[in-house]
Amino acid sequence: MKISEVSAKYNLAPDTLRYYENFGLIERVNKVAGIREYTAEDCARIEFIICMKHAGLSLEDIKKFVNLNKEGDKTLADRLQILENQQKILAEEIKAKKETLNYLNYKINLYKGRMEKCD
Amino acid sequence: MKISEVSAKYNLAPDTLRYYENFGLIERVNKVAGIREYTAEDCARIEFIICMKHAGLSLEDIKKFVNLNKEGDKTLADRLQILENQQKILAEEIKAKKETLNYLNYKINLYKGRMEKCD
DNA sequence: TCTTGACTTGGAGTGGACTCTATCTGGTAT
DNA sequence: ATACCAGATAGAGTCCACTCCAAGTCAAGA
Repeated sequence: MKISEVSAKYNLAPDTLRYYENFGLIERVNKVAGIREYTAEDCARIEFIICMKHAGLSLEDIKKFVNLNKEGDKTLADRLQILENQQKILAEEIKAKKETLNYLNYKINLYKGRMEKCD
Repeated sequence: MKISEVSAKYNLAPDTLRYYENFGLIERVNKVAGIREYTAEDCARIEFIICMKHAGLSLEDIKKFVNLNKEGDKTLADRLQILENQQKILAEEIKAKKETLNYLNYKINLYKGRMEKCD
């Protein structure tokens, strides 16, 4: 598959695909006459990256994850650690946002009260 | 109060306080011999900014809010609009993060399953 | 033959909210 | 007198994840 096809398939800009490759998330893609030719394996890797992004990991963390993956089952614990760390971060973010939302609701009610008085 | 005192009181770097002033969130702070002297009113404004930041508003939106505030009660509806807009954004963010967390939990369970097999 | 269009590269630009740097000034302590 | 510190300024740098740009290559179609 050419970059434009992969781009369309996964809804990632060609620039983004090249960026991921440069960044080290994907192995160097094989080139035919200077043009990238994505294999099924390359696509699988891209799907994996999308999964991890979906889980909220930074590209840096995904890179770590990918490198650990290469080393096989003996790194399972390390990978689990990354995921659990992300789990903690997400849970905290949700908590903070909920508190903020409560605060905002409170403010909005105050405003609504004031507006009724002005009507 | 001098900038270092305000900085300590609100846990905002002096640079950040000057930045807010330049950005237009705070009125120009009065200077004595070239040095900022924060009044109680200035502090109240800073507290207000912290509140709004806590509510998740961007500095740009806080600036709008502050400017509307100056115009008095006739802008209540506009201010309410900003808050309700932010309420919507936050609610969506929480929803998205919850979905991500569910997905992550699922992944983590898969990993735990695999690790048991390897033990 | 010439144009078009997809692809290549390295490097620069984006946005939001700071944070840091270099250079300067003015007051206090030794 | 001198050193030091807190403060001032304008402007540059940081982070992340792209996104855009200029300049070049190459194959296919009119």
